[in-house]
Amino acid sequence: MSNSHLPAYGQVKAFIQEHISSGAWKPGDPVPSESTLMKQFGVSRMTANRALRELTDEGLVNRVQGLGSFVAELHRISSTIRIRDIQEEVTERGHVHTCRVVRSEVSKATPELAEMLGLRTGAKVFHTVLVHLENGVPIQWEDRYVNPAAAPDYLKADWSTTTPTHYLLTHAPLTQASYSIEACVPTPEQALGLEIAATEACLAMVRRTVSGANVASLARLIYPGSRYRFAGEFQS
Amino acid sequence: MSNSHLPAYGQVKAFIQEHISSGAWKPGDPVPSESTLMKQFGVSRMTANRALRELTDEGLVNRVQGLGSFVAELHRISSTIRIRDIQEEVTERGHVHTCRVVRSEVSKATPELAEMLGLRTGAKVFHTVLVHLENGVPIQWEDRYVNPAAAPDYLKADWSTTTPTHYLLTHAPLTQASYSIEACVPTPEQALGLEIAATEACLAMVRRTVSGANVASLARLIYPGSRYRFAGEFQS
DNA sequence: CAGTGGTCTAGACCACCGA
DNA sequence: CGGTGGTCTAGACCACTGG
Repeated sequence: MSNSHLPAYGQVKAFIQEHISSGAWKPGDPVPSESTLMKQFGVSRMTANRALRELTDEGLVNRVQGLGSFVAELHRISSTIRIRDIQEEVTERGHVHTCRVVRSEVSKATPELAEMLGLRTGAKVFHTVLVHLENGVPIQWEDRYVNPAAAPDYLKADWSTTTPTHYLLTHAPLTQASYSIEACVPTPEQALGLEIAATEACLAMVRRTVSGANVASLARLIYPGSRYRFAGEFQS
Repeated sequence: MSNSHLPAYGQVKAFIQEHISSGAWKPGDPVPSESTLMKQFGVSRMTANRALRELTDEGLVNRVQGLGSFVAELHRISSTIRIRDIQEEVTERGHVHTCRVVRSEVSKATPELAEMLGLRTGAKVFHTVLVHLENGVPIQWEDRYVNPAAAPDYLKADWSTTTPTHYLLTHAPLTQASYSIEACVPTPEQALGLEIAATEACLAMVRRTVSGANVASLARLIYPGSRYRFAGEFQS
C-alpha cells in the first residue's frame, strides 16, 4: 500500500474509500462508527471524526446524529466548475490572447434587462461587446451589461490589457453567481465577428454575477461549437 | 447578528468570510493566525484551525506552513455539477418520463471506440440508442457503448422501467468519470428522433465513466437547444 | 438506557519559514 | 530563534436516536 506516509485521518479515509469504491459497501450500508474506528486504528476520536467528516463533505458518506454513518447514494459524485478568465485560460495553454472591441457604450436598460440587473427601466447601464481571440482565431463573443453602481469606471478600462471578467473580479468583490449553458445559432453579426458560418451551432453561457447587494453584471458568452467545449472530471 | 446560534468554529468562519466578501481583506492579504484567533475569540487552537481549514477547503483562503494564511484569489468561486439520472430529473419536476428504444445490440469495437473503452479492436461491446421524453416531448438522444466486462447483463435490462444511467450506477460501482459539453447540429436520424428541425443547434454531453479497473461506458447525450439547458449556481 | 454523532478544550510534537 | 501551520490525543459535555 501507499498509505504509509498518509496522516492517520488520511489512512482511515482511504480505508473507507476503498471499501466504497470497490463496491464492498453499497449505498445505504452502515460505515464503522467513530468509536469502532478508534479501536480498529488506535486513533483518538477527533481523528476518526475528521475522517468521517471530510468524507461527508465530499459527498461519499451521510451521517445522522443518534443513528450512524452510511454510504451515500452514488449519483452524488460531483465535479466543480470555476469562473475562469478567458485570458488566463488562453495564456495557460501557451497561446496568445487578443481582443477586438465591437461596442463600448452607455445605454438604457430595457424592461427585461432592468429586471435582471435589479434597476429601473431606462436606468443607465454599461454595455460592452468584445471578441476574444486565441492565436488570432475568434473563440468567444462576449456581450456584457454592467451595473454602474457596482463598477462606476467600467468603461474606462483598457480591454487590450485586461478583460471584463478580470476587471470585475478585482473591482467588485464577487459574492454569488448563476449561470446556464445552452446551444444556439449565432446572429449574423455574431457569425461575422466569430468568423464562422451562420449555420454553425454555438455554445452560449449566460452568467449573472452578484456583488454584495448589487447585481454586478449580466454576460452572454458565445463560443463556436467547432472551437470550444467545456470539459471536466468527476473524482472518487 | 445571526451568529449567536452558530458553533464556535462557525463564528470564526463567519467573521473571516465577512471581511473577505465585503472586500475589507483583499486577495493576498494575510488572515489572522490561529493563535491570534484563539485570543480574539477565546477558543482553543483546534477550533481556530478547523475554521481556517474549512475556509481553505472552500477555496477562500490559502495557507502556507511557516508563513501564514492569506485571502485566496477570487476566481476560485466554484460550483458543483453532478451526474444525474434523467428519469429522476424529469419526475422531480412532476412530469412523466418515457423512453423509446431505437437500437439495442451487440456490436464490434471500432479502433477509436476500442481505444476509449480500453478494449481490443473488434472486441464485443454493447450498444444502445434511446430517446428520452418528458411528457411525450423528446428531450434527450442517448447513444451509449458499454463494456461487457463492467456490466455483462446490460442488454437484458428493461428500458421501460430503468435507464442506462441508473442501471450502470447500481450495477457498476462508479469510481471516476470525465465529461465534455459541446454544441453540434444533429444528424438526420437524431433530428427525426428528437422531432426537431435538422438545423437546430443541440447540446452534446459526452461522458466516459470508469468503474474500478474498467472503462464502463461511453455515452453521447444530445439535447435539443430549444428544450434543454444546464444551469447552476456559484456560492459564497 | 446505551450508542451515535457534533462540538470543544488544553496540551503536545513536528516541519517549515524568515530573520 | 520565534512564529506559523499540520497533526494528534484524552477527555469532556451535549443532542439525538432507537429500543
